[in-house]
Amino acid sequence: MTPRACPPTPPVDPATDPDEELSRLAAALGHPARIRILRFLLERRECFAGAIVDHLPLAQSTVSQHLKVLREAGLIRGEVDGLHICYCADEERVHRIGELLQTLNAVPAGSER
Amino acid sequence: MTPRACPPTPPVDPATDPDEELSRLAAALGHPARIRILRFLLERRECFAGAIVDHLPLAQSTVSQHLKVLREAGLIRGEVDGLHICYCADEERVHRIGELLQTLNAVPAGSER
DNA sequence: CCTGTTAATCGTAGATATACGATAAAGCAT
DNA sequence: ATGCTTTATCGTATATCTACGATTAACAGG
Repeated sequence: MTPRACPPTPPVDPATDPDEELSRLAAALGHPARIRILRFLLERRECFAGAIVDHLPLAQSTVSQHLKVLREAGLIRGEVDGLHICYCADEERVHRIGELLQTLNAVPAGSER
Repeated sequence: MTPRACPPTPPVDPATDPDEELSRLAAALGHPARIRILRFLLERRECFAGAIVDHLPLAQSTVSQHLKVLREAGLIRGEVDGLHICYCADEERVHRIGELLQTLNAVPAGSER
């Protein structure tokens, strides 16, 4: 019904606490197929969804679902380009995972006994 | 039956490829309760399981399951100390996640067009 | 021995995730 | 318009996850 064509990445709800945000991002990485997709997109800086489907031993609909998970986590973005959709990884967002991870082992400097 | 008392961290199957390893670790972080447990353990350098249960709004059995997930991912270790079990985070393993993440955005130096 | 404490495990209910084929929607080409 | 291509979505089956209370096992103290 709604004429929607792959929305430009939801801003990932700024009102969530760091633990929520990290667990969401981590969950999106919690499947080998999605890691492979992300790696594929980061090696080629962009590419068509069809290329991803060819690259994985999964049905087109399954890959599309994995892409959706990554999209909703903000880790990839898709732009419509004629008949194809060009996906590219959001490197900043990938980097954000590392940042959040560091808040984990960061001992509050000087406050350890 | 088997007299097993919290094994000393399974070596995390060295035969898995990086994508598998990363997705496994990420999946273990893919729940806010587990992030909170990990953060808790990294702030106190060690602590009793009971303290974790008190710290979370979850039943003892639920927390125990989350601890199991973290243990099986190698992110925490538990040592029996009398009646208690002292859990501590494996910082090296947490660090490993960051390493694996970096293999993601590492462009194979010079091989990009 | 019996009792209380601590933490894992069992059993289970309900929710989410994963996979697939089928279908729908949208754009190009003829 | 008709047909072809591309990708998302639907419907569905199976599996895994999450949560809980109940139970079990192991230890400490009397």
